[in-house]
Amino acid sequence: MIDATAELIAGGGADDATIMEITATAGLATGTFYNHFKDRAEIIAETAINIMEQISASINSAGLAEEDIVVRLAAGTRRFLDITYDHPTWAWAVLRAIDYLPSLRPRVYQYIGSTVRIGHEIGEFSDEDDFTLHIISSMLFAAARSRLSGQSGPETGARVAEMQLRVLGVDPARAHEAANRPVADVELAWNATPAVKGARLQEEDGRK
Amino acid sequence: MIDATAELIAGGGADDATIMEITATAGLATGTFYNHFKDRAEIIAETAINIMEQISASINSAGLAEEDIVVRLAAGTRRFLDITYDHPTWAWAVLRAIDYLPSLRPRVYQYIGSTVRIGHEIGEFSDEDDFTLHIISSMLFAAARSRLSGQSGPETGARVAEMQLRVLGVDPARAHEAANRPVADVELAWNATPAVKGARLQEEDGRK
Amino acid sequence: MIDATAELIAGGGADDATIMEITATAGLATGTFYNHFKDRAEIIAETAINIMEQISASINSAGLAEEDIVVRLAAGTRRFLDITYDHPTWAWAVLRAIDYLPSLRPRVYQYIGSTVRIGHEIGEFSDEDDFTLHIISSMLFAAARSRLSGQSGPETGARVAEMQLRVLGVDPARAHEAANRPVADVELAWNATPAVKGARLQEEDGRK
Amino acid sequence: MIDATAELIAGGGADDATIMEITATAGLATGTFYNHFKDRAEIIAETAINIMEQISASINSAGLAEEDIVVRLAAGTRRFLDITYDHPTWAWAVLRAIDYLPSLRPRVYQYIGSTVRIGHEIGEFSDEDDFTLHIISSMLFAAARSRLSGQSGPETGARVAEMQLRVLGVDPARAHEAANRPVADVELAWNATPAVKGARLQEEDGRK
DNA sequence: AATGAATGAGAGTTCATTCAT
DNA sequence: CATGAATGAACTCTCATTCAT
Repeated sequence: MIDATAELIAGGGADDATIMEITATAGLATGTFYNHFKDRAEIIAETAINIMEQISASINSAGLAEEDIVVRLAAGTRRFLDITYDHPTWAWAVLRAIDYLPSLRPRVYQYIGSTVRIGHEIGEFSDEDDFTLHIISSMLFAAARSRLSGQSGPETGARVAEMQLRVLGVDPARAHEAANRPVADVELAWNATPAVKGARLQEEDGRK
Repeated sequence: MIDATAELIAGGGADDATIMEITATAGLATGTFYNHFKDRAEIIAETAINIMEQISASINSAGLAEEDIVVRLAAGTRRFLDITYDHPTWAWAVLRAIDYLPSLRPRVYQYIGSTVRIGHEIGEFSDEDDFTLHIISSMLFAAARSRLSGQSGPETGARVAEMQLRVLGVDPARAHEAANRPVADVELAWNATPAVKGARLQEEDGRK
Repeated sequence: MIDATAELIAGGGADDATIMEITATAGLATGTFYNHFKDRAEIIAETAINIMEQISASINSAGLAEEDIVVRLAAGTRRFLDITYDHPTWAWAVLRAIDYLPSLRPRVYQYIGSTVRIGHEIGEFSDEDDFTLHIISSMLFAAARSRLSGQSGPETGARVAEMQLRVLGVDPARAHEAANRPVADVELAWNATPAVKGARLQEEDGRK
Repeated sequence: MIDATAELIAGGGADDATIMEITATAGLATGTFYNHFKDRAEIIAETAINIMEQISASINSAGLAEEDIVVRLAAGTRRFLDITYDHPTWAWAVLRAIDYLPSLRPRVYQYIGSTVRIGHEIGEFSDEDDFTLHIISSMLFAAARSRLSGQSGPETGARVAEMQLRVLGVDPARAHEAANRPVADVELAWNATPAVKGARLQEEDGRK
């Protein structure tokens, strides 16, 4: 059902991910939904978070640990955009789930946060507060949206990575170099089984 | 009805801006809606665009013409955030309308574009392409969201302005100085009468 | 407005002949309708009757007076079908108006009655009661419907005329000959001005 | 719900067979309708066809097989009119459903077709093409309407049967004799369970 | 766990009709 | 006579949710 939900959200926004549609797409009866999820918000949140989890794991599994933190951030950003482009369904599902459930934003943005935090500790990045993280993440998702909708091309990853580094106070020349260094491809190993269960949501969303 | 719509969207997202609610809030009968708008998407789009039009007009009316373009961009950003904070209803209405109608994004982002374009012509900004504009605008709206939801404080305007300038290739020191220069307050003169009529929407939104 | 109504009914049935559609098609404001008609049933009835009036007048104006009554009936039927085919809009309008307003049936069927009555007085037709008239007329309209929807061809007029004559007890051979005698074309002179005003309807229709 | 629909259509035309009325009459909630039918047109079509199916079965079950085909047609027509008169609700439902959904006409008319076709094969009837069938059926339904609305009496069946035979080229004397021969009563065994499911409709009806 | 008919609130939409201008 | 915004009842349709099987 998570897969069905992702497909539906990707196709036409979270409004289309009706409980009836989800179950129908998953080949189940309507009532079965309630044996697994509390309501629509829950499955939508879970879907988005699962996807992000897998993307994040894929990126991190690609052995970036040893690298310079500046290069690491850029590589993460670029891989994120590559994966996003290779799996538009999941990427759109996340983007649209965020639009639908505002409270998902911090949950989804956090995956990008750790690298920045490390970079700041090392002294490479000028900031690491929540606001900076929020802006950096917004840039990443804005870039993904642009790429997915065909408004920007394969250079998107390098460009936004460079911009992020500039925002983080990295010297422009170094930012440019780091953002354009070749990056190895990453494969996204999709794991159909939900990794996260019972995603908690803020009350204020007010959706049904 | 535009005002009613703005209030409702601000309150709980575009999903709450039901035609029945809109007309009830405006003190009209349900059917009256259709004497003025085709459907919900139309009034939501019109509402968002009207608000942006007024904010934009207010910012530009504040005599920024004579200034250095770098200062001008920073001042525009900061004034946008000030207005946004002073009129949370309208600001939220725009933010949530965008979440609801993806096709609104380019329409709403364009208001920020002109300054960047001028700056690039003068040679102060490194880029002015659509992608850069998209990122710069995303940062602005992400900052507004952060400020409105109380996650960041009065310094938000200056901080995001500085970040934008860095992204645009302005020297960090100059960026810092320009972003922190005092800015005169602007008053938003709200004009109840819609300035834009029959806002056109992309087909693909697929909302009702 | 009568013309507009005819068009709309012909296009999609009387349900589509909304007061708003009628006035819009006629280039008038909605409210203007009520300066001319009491309600929808009235204009629909008037439309159908006007059309029948004109068709009937055209047929009769074609100098059938002198002929043999058997030939006259056949010629009337064939001319009716010719006119019907040449002016599908008006023909469909009548057919669909009947479907919509059952009480219109006797009003519309009466136009065919006079010839049969005369024929019976002369002694050529076996019956002339209301039931026979009803059946004869039904056959005519069924044939018109068949011809208009393309289910039967140019021979329709002669065939149904022959059938009608048989029903009326005319000798089969004579019926065949009379029904297949050449008929002069008739031109339908359309008269935009309504010939009938304030068509009265049975109460039982129960439409709005 | 089929029964409720028949009642409502019979009472005031298909326009009165509102989904709300149908479900209310059937003692169900409005939404339940959509668990069984796609829309109004579907249930109306299904209702009409079910009724015709049962009438047709009743007529044919009455052991007409052995008879002379001329007598058989006449008996079928007369039994149809008898049943029609004994069950005005179902008869009106069919008549009015046809008025509402034009595309139903061929579906409903076909039930009368088989006898005519057989008669033609044997050489008793002059024609058996679609047009003839259409006219013969129209006569039957026109007679039913006349009888149901009280404009003609118990002789209706015999009279229209005789007319049909004349149209089919049967010798007038023989037609008269066959049409007036005594006919055994038939009982209509109503079968509440729909015999037909998912009645397909032409697109062009344009009703909702 | 799975099912799927039943529910009923609520949304969108249409339209006849009124009425002040 | 013409206008057209306003009205509000009526209707179609969707969906989250329940529940007996």
